[in-house]
Parts: sequence; C-alpha cells; structure tokens
Amino acid sequence: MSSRLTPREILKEKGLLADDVVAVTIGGKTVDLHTPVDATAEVTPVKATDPRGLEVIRHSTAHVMADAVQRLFPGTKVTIGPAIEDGFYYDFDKPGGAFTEEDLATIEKTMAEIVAKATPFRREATTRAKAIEDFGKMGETFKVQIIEAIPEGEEISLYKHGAAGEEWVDVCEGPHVPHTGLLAAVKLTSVAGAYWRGDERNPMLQRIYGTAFPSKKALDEHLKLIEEAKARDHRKLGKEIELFHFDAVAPAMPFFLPRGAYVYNELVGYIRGLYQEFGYEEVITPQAFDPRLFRTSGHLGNYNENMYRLWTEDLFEVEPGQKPDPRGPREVLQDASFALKPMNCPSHCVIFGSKKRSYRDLPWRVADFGRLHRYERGGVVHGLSRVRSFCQDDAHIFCAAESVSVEIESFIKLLYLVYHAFKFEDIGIRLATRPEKRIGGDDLWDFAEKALAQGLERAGLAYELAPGEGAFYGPKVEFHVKDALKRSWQLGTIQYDPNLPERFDLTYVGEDGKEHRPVMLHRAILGSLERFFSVYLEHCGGNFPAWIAPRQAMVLTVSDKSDEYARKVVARLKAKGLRVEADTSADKLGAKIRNARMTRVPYMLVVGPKEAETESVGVRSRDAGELGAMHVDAFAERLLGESRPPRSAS
RNA sequence: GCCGCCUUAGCUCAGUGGUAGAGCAACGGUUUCGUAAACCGUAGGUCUCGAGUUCAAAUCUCGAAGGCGGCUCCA
Repeated sequence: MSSRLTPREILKEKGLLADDVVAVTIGGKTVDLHTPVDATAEVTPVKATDPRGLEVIRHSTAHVMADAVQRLFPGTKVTIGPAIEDGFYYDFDKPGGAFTEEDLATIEKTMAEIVAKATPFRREATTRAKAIEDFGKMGETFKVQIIEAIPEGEEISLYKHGAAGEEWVDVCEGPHVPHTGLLAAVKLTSVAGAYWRGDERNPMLQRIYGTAFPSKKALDEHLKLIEEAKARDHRKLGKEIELFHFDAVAPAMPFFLPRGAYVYNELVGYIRGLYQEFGYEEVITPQAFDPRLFRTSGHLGNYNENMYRLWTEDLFEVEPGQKPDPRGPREVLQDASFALKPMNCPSHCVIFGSKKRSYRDLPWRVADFGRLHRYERGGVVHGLSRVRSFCQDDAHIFCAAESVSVEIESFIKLLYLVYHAFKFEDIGIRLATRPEKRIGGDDLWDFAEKALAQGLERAGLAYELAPGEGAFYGPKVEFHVKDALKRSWQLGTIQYDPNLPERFDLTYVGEDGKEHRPVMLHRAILGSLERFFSVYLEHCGGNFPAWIAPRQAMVLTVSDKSDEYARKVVARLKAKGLRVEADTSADKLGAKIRNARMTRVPYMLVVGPKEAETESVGVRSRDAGELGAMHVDAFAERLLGESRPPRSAS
C-alpha cells in the first residue's frame, strides 16, 4: 500500500504550490488541496481564477452562508447549495417565511465573521446509516432525504468548518477551499422562492443567491458588468427609444410603436425574402376556430390551459319552446366556444387536406406569419421574451418520410444563415424528447427522435439532450441564445410531428398510385418575432444596423438659417428611398446631437451655411464617429450600400 | 400558478400619519447658436384600484390588478 499525502504536499514537493491554488485535479476530477490522496497521484493545480477554482470558491461560500443562516435563524433547515454559472445559491426551509433584503446584509456580516476566523474545511468519510442517524438527530429532514437518495455503497463524505464546539457540517461531495479565510469577496444578490427538488407539487423553499470571487477587485468588476447588462435590458431600451409599450389593458401583449413596428416588419420582410429562395409558400389563415379543429389536433386536452376561448351570445340563447342547456356555463363553453389559435399547424393540415395531393407536390413548405395567442401563467411573462400574443416565422414542411433528413439539413443551413446575418454566434442546441403528456405510439416517437438526432449529426452540430421536454405531438430540436442578463431563450426550432398527419388523416398519392401518409415538420428560425426582437435588441444594444434601423439618418441644423437647406437634404435622401428626418428645433447643435444619439440613429448629418454652399453634409456616424464633410450624393451612396439586408442565400 | 419585493406627473425618482415635490420630456416665449444638455415661464397627479383603521392615509391593515427577481411551465 502506497503512502498518502495531501495534494498540497505533493505540489510543494514539485514546486507548484502557488498562493492562488485552491484545489487540484486528479484524473479530471477536482479534489481538495488538503485531503490526503495516494502519494503517487498525478495532481494538476487549480487556481482561484480558473473556472473550476471559482466553482470551488463559490460552493465553499455557499457552505459559509448556510452556516451563517443557521446561526441567525435557528430552526432553519438546509437543503442544497450548488455553485452556478455566476455564483451560487442555497435553498433553505425557514420557519416563518422568506428572508428579507435586510436579512441579506445581516447574513453577509455573519459570513464575514466566519471568514475572518479562517478555520479549515475538513473532509470526513462516513457511512450511510451513520449519516442518516446524525442528520436525523439534527432535524435536517431534507438532508436525510438527500442521503437516502445516494446509491448504496457509494462513499458519503461530510465537510466541516468552524472552531471546535461550533462546527458546521454538511453532506457534500466537495471539494472545498482549504479554509474559510479564502472567501473574502462575497456578495449576496437576491432572495427567491424555489420548489424542493424543482417540483411545483413540493413545498416551496427560500433560496438566497450570491456570488463570490477570489478578490474584491474581481467581484467589483462582475457587479459592474451586471449593471451594464441591465442597461441593455430590452424592456429598458424599448421604452427609451420608443419601440414598444405595455399596458395593463392587455397584459403581456405588446403594443409596437412606429419605430418598433418598422423593425418588426423588416424582420418579417427579411425572412419572406429567404422563403422565396428556399422554396416556401406563404398562406394566411383564420384567427379563431370551431373547437372541433383543436379536438382533432389534440390541442384541446393537451394544451387546454394555454388556450384562449371566445364566447358569443348565441351560445346561451334559448330558442322559444326549447329547454335551456342543462349543463353549466363551463361545460357549454368548453364544448362549443371558439378558440384563438395557439399554433398554426392545424390550419395547415386543413389546407393540406383540402385537395388531393400528389408526391410531385412534396415536399410542401407552407409558411404563416399568423398571430398566435397563448395564455401564459401570470408569473412567467417577461417583456417581449415571453408574451401572450405573438407571431412566429412559422412554417410546416409536409414531406415523405424518406426526405425528412434532407429537409432537416436544409433547414439547419437556412437557420444558421439567418443567425449569422444577425451576428449570433453563441447558439445552444437541445434535443427535447417525448414528454409524459403526449399523443401517439412509442414506435412513432422512436422513429421521430432518431430522425432529429440524425439530422443534427449530419449537420455536424453538438447538442444537449433534454429528456421529456418535447412537445406533446413530437420531439423537437431547440436553438437557444442568451439575453443581456444571461437568461437563455429558445428562438428557432424544428420538430418532427408524426401525429398530426395521422389525426387529420392526411394523405398523398405516391408514384405507385397508392395513398401514403406524409410526415410533418414544424419549424421556425427566429421563433417568435417578439422574442427574437428582444434578444436582438439586447444583442445590438439598440444600435440597429442601417438596413433595419427605423430612421437611418437625422439632419441637424446649426441654426434656423439652415432650415431651408435641411429640408432640401431630407427630400433628396428620401427620394433615394432613405429614411431621414430633420431636427429643426431651437436647440443648440450640441443638444441636437445628444438627442439624436439617444435615439441611436446610425447617422447624424450636421448642416449649416458652410454645407449649404457646397451641397454637403457634416457626417457623424453612431458607430464610427466623426467622418467629416461629404457631398449629399456621396453620403446617399454610402448609406444605400449599408441599406441592403445582410445577405441572401445565393 | 407559487415565494418575495415594487407601483407617486409621459420618463427617472424624492417624499415614515397633518392634505404632493425635483430633474428630464411637453407647451409658450427669449436666444440664431458649429459637434453629448442655452435661458425664462406655463401646464401636468383620485399618489395603480377597492375596502378598512384613524380627527386625519401617498404613508398603517386587508384584498385585487399590473410589474420586478426567482421557481415551475414554455416560442
């Protein structure tokens, strides 16, 4: 048996023990610096600033926070407290309700005391039975459940810190920093409710979020970045530059103001242009439907709680001589009231089934910018990112089963073309598989899930599996991007639906003269225009490129002596199809520039007597700064060049 | 929907039980001005809504609506 040393001792021997080493990795696993291991182990130092080092620091900080909380709020039970992307959290079961913002300051103070004592984090192995007994005695019922969930035979470790007699202990895999003194840059950021084990049927726990860094400086930098991110929040920008508006008369349903509507329409126009090239046809379909449609599609039953229903007076009218409907209003409404469409697919199935289809018509790619309504629960709506009324760049592809993979591949190509045009490079892909609540047999699901996975693999894209997160009618590939505050949102999607064609009994006549069942792909690139708008707005910080900017240039007069010339310039540029306005107010030039900048117009054109003489404009670019004087036509040329949509496929 | 917090002028925000304030925006006037805020004035509020406590409520209590941070759910 070889001897055991701490990784610290091993590093020291090799001269690798720097001050900022907080842990080591052995065979890819992060472990404590201070818990003995096999003396011959290959250890690699982990610095405090490494992602893994940060994780260790944050997880250790979560322990210290839990310690502080249990000191300050006796009777509070601990649950779990992991490190997360930008910090950590810990969930508590606290008698008497939630923590307040003031509590956070108190907790931080107590944490500082624990940190000041710089006591070591000690690892101890224990047995399942012993751990269950010990935590049971402490009344830590949630911890007992956690221990019970650890597979039989696996080693259970405890981590303790604190002075003798007032040690704080948690069941934990580790690793941790050597001692609490290393946790000097901590900030508790917010309180929130969270369900035990993430299930809304479970009791709600009290979560505290915080973050920790190796140094005060790094922490301050992080907090500053958060402040900057908040300044690009689309809800703030949308208000500032008057893009959209919300009102309590239509909760979570946006009002697009003139400038926002311009951008919105440009987005639609851009996608329409690509549809031409990629072989899509557009249709326009109704807004409200007889509920029979959604019974056929399965939406009523699987999507009930998200659907808006409409009632009309005649539902409750009673013909003379007839008995009133014995059912209550709820039953009558559920049975007969029309429904606002939450998706376009049933309409497209209706169109597909409206005439005899031939294999020569396939694949049929049918696009629809129809407005959709989905009732979203109160707590989930969020600016433009999650709304109750929206429109998707939606399309369905009806094709033969054997052409599915080609269609998927070509869709992914189109999707990446669009994302790159908007300069989105950081795209997360997930394959969401069959949910519990679903329609259709398992063999269909097997086939559908495999088809999507193959499509992704064929395109050479890495993806993450999201078991149980598919739509009720089929599995889906989701394309995610993050907003300014690092919240991830799904934009595009492609979904394989083996069920709807079945339910609508859709067929086409094959080459063999027999009837065949087509398959259906649901797909969107931008996803919902609303959500895409929000993400893109944050992505460009409100600085829309010239092709999509609602106003491309603003003519600023030095004084009202130049008003006449300003009007001429505006007319000349407008005649070339450019979107230009003039600021002829009594403000001084400095103020006009400031105002124009706040609207984030791409170009400011200063005009005074000098420019009038030479038919020029003093060009100031939002992105490139001062460009100097330029002939009006030369400027028009330049701006026209920037006014073309990013690309078209060729 | 659940937990917590918030809601005062178009916007951003002061105002801790004695009857409402600032800056910006708007409007009127003066200024004729050269690259990130000229000056003076005017108007604008059932303090989100509804109940209650109190001699008195923006302020305290309860309820509702909307919003914010999370959770759960989703494009």
